[in-house]
Amino acid sequence: MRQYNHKGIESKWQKVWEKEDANYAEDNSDKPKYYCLIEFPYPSGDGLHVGHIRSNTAMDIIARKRRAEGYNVLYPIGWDAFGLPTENYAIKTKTPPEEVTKKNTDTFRRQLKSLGFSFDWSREINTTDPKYYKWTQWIFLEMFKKGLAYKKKTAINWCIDCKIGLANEEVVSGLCERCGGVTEKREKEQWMLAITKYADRLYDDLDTVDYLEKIKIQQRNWIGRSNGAEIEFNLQPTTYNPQPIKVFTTRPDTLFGATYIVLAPEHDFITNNLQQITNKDEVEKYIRDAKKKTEIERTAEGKEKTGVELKGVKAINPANKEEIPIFIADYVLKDYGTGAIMAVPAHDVRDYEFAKKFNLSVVPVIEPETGKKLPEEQFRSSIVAIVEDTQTSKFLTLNWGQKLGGTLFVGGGREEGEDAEVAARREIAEETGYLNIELVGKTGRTHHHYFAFSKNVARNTEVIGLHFKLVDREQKSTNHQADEKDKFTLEWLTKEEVLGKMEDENHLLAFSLLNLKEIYTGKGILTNSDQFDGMDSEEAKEKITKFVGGEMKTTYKLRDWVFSRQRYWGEPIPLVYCVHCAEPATSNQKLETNMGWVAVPEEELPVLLPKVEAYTPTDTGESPLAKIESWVKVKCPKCGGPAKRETDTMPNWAGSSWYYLRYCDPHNDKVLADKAKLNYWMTASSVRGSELSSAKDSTTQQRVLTSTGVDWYNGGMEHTTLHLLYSRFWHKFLFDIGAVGGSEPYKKRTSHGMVLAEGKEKMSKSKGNVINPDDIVEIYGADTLRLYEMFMGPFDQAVEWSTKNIIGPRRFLEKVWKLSTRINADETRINADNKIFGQLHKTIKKVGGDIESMRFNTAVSELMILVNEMGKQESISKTNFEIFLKLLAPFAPHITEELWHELGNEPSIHSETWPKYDESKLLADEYTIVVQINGKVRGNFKVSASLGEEETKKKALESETTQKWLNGKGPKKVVYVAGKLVSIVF
RNA sequence: GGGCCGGUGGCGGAAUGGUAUACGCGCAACACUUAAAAUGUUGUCCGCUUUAGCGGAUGAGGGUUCGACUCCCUCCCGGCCCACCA
Repeated sequence: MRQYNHKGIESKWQKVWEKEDANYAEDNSDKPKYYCLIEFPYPSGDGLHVGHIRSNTAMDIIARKRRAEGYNVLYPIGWDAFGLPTENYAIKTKTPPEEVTKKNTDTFRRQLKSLGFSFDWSREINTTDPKYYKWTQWIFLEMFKKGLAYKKKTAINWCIDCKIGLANEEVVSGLCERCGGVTEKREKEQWMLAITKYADRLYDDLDTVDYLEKIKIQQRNWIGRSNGAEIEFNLQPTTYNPQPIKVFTTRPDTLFGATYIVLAPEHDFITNNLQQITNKDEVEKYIRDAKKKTEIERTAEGKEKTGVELKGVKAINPANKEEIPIFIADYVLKDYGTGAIMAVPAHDVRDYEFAKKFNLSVVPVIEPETGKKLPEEQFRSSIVAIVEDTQTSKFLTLNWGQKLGGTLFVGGGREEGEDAEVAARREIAEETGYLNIELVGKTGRTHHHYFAFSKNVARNTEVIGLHFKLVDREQKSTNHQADEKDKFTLEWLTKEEVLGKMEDENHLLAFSLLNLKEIYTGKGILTNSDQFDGMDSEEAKEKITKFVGGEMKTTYKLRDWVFSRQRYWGEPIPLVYCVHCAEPATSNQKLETNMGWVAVPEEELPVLLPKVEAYTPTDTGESPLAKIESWVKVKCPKCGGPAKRETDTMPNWAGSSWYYLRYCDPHNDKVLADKAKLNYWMTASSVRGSELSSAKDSTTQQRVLTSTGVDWYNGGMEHTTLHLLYSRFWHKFLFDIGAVGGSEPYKKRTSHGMVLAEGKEKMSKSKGNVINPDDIVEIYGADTLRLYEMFMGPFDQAVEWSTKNIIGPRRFLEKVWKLSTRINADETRINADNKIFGQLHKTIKKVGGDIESMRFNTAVSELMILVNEMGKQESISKTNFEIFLKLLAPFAPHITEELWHELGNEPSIHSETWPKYDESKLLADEYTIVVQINGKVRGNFKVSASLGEEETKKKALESETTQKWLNGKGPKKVVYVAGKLVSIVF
């Protein structure tokens, strides 16, 4: 018999498909479009990672299924090729980065082609191609013209050893990623993009897209919108420079408890009032030290608070007019809020730590609503008593159980081998405020003592502890009698009292001190707040803000995007600095930003990256471009005078922020992409009727109808906050200037899990655990590798590579191969008594559904089940086998194409339509009904599908097993679930 | 400290609240073979009994339910991301 020769088959069909342009996406076709996108790879020197194959195969399966469903599918590929590893390699080996990139992309292209992905290779793009980055530069200039790009002094990470500026992502826990040396912060002028101007839209428009919920949550957290108030604190009237200090707080309700103010070390107030500060030297030293502090030192210090009081100046709390001290401390960040906080040590953990260290007063102004008595509801749901068993030293956990007649019972704690039943009763003795707990133990051993509580209770009560105190209990021998009653009293104690008790009564602790906090950070009722006493904290927020003349305000964690890199291998920033143009003609021009910076005219784009001899950054931290005088010196495009080019380049996020648009029209040299083509691929609806009718509500329907963008974009979670957010920002900008038709780039976003090396570590060259896909393709074939990567585990979770397990999918394909030799052409005979119809249609349904929900692992196992079933038949009909091949085709495109042709079919299996299942075929003639008696499975029997409820119940009750278990007793209750089970309770 | 996701056989993992352990790997026995590999068949959660059955098990303990891997509460453990964000 002929062998399954994967090598021959795979290379043969890859050539055919390439020759026929099988995956060519047609612009402006009459067919509905579907745009599938994967994150284009960074062509690293290590070659293709098996992780790339996992996500590319997944999207390839979806793309192929869509084609089979009648869509004109765009599934493009390109290279995100600017970036550090290539540059570092160039520095080390003195090879031009273009050459390195060329070599690496060639490898990647060959590897991707060997896996049979259905990319439209005619649309291949490369971010380092001047024809591409011309438009990256163009978009930047548009932003510059609209005032979204501006220059600002910012702290950058500086590697002391390499004498080089590093991006945040190049700093790993305070150390330089390249050399492992210590880094520090340095101030440098940088180009910034004002992404914060889009913060609200980026936040709110998440409601209009179909992203996985965890992706939305992560983006929202990253944007970090929080509502609070800006409140001004006046200074002592005697202050020389009495400009008030503005603070931002989310808790204006705690204003009466603000006992001091803390400023970031960089705050302007300090320089403005330096002459009045009496401990000037100390303060200046602290500021210097804070600046000098390297990341690693700060991390090592943990959360130990440091700071210095500004002596000689005091602020006034606007609520109670009290004089309060002003501190500087590096736990306050200059870039968040106003760079100044009001400290409320009674209700904020960090303020509390600081206050304790500097002996500052703590004034509580919020009381937990619950007061000292906990409402019953809270007890019911959340108190846990941990009772120490004196005999075994094991701890039993008792939960408050169901409520019976106004008292609470503790649900049954169990002890081994005993008919243990522990019940406790509690009642609140109103007059004492004590809780009485009664534990009734029927067990021989006792559970005595102690204590209490869950996190929930602790959070709401903070200041108090709970303590079970043994009362009225006669000390007996260790053998307790059944029904013995131990009476406990639960009283409210402070933390110190609890600790004291534990020590002198020598009780072992089962008590989690973590639950006892001295400060309360929750909501509650105001106290010590004059006319606001007794008010709810939520209500007080706005009232108090108004009272002191403050303003409710929204703040974001999101920062503007630092867009400059002092590097060679990136897009040159197309700006020129002209000293002449920087001089303001009139006095009010001084207010303009970016004075002196002139855009390179559009017709001169792209600004080409010049050839240099060395790619190493300069000692001053400038890009190596700064050394090329001939390139730097230019005429000012505006006044024609002598000017200088910007020598910083763009970060590698730039090219990837709009690449999906370029795929729509990759060779256009007039615009970034033709409007009509953009409209077709990005804006036209690809909504199917089924999608609409399955939309849950009208809002969702509306969303499906109006949403625009890439239909399905899959990528890694690690790109959620940077790439995904950046490209949404660029897209919204392009929408605003009319360059694109929709306001969101991606309709749907999903994510994949990483492929880890054996041992659940990341694959890395240094660990020597990298799997080279070429080897796997050589030994097992591309189809096997694709199938294995889909089968290995849930797609959205990280999975461990296992070379051992690849044999499973390989054996499966060999089974398929052998099966094809047993096809019977006599259709009539086969169809008459076809035993596999049920399984076949179940598989069509399951595989189709699983692909849509990216549950590829179970789709593959269902295909395996079908093959196992078919293997049991004497022969298989050609029609059924071909349906199976069509289901397998997206997963294993080569072997299915080969068998398809061997069966005498033309042209390609990949241009066939997707099989439909027949609902009626899914229904079996016979069901197995399970019989449960008192919740346990006791047997089963078969019934024909036509048997009704009453008959089935009757049959179940009459069965021998049931009769045996019932033993003459009558059933109390009989539950019937159609087609599944009968549950009998007696 | 905050957010997110997990915890099921020897291993990767299946299970709209309805026979837990599908599918695959591994392992064992048998068949084929001079032999091995490959392939095929059967078996494979644990314990007690070995036709058949009984009991136990999805990190731990409770709750809701006729019925819980699944829903609720508390606790424990692990992973990832962010992190002095007022």
